[in-house]
Amino acid sequence: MASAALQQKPPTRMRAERRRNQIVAIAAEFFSQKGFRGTTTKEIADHAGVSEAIIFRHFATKDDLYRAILDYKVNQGSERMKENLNEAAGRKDDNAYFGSLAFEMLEFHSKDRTFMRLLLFSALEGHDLSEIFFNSTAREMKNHIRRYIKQRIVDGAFRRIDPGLAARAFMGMVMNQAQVRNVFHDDDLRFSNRQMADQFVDIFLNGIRKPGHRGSRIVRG
Amino acid sequence: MASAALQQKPPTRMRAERRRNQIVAIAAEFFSQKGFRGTTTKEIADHAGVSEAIIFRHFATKDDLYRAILDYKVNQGSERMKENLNEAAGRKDDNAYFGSLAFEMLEFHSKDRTFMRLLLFSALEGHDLSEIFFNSTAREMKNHIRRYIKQRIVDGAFRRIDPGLAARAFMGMVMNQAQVRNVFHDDDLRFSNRQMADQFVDIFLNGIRKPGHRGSRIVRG
DNA sequence: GGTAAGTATGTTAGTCCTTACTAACTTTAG
DNA sequence: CTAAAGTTAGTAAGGACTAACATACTTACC
Repeated sequence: MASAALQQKPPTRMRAERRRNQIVAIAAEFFSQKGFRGTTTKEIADHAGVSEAIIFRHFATKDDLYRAILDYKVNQGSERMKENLNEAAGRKDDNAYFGSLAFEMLEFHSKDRTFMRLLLFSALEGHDLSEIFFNSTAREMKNHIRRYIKQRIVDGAFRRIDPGLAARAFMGMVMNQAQVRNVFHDDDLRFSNRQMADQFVDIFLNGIRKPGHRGSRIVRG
Repeated sequence: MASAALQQKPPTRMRAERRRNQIVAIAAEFFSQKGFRGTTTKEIADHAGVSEAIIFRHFATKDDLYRAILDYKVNQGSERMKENLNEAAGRKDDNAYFGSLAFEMLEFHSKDRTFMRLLLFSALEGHDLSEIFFNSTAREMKNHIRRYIKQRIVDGAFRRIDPGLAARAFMGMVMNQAQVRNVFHDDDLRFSNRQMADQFVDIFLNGIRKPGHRGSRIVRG
């Protein structure tokens, strides 16, 4: 939320698309910090170095602007997730699978501090898009993990725990860590994302592996 | 948010304390559902079956009312937590310790659906009391667990993982589950709180126990 | 290449509505 | 009959959104 935009003295005239993107970026920052209701169109306009009316040339209503942001974030989030899942599923062993998932999730939320806040705000404030937001990120990932675990139980590598609950447990460790950092500002700087991911995976895999199966195995051939 | 209060036709005249409590209860419901900014003093008054001015006889400002609620919740939350911790610490083995913690946390958030939402809203909206709220519940509990784990590592019962990260992992499993239920409405009705608690503890303890130490042990004598 | 027309981008100054909060008055209960 | 509990009818501020006007940029035409 740097006030850099305010400084630009000659009120730079922008092409529509560029201005639109600028507004979305600034608004995303505000909405993530103060929520939909807590953000005024005026402050968005001020920080964009532009009059309020301009916002309503690009977006019919404040809600439209909010939708545009959530929509963008949903796509961004689910794309990243698919990449991670594909990458992870191609890994040769359980450690790599869970490790890369955990690490990428932590990294993502380290880099984009707005994501989790927008997700939470939209859910708490009960916006229509909130469900899509949640489904396209957390829930899909959980389901992927659940299927992976299910398969590994069939393989005889994991114990007979409930795959759904185990997946939730794993997601919980990682997402809670990200949330505590981005929402409650309770950051523990002693550990890197890599170290935390490794630690979580270590606990989790030891927790669900069969006693005999200490090593890592390939899933599905 | 039943509209029962609206029905009461003869506008019952209440003693100050009773009215105050009623207002707090109704307001807590609204603030937890729609946040501070999303809730109007008018709707609180309507649901209390009373005029708006009455609210301002009991609370100087809307923020005062909010504070009263958070304050109440902080006490409620930290008391419950202490009970749980004392109860759990008195248990004879690791399973009972972690099991009763997980179960009580899940139960608490099942019974009081407003708690987690108020906690999250206040954190997201950046209210002053949010930090106290967080410290007096989640953080203190995490620290207690961390110390417990530390001791058990000294005892030789747990592996040499980082106690802080392990505690966070455990809290994450449980809190995330509660959150997903109360905020994202992604409830899995197939499992009772007891079953979920047991499953989480099972995974967690197997994840951190030393291979040799399968059984449960007493901590500190 | 210069310039006028036309269009895209921007501003000003509002409107109308909601909302926290108040003052002045009324009713009930002990 | 007085104090506590309640009501009515506001005020002032703030916020989403708009109409009407102003200015820069692009294009067409000679």
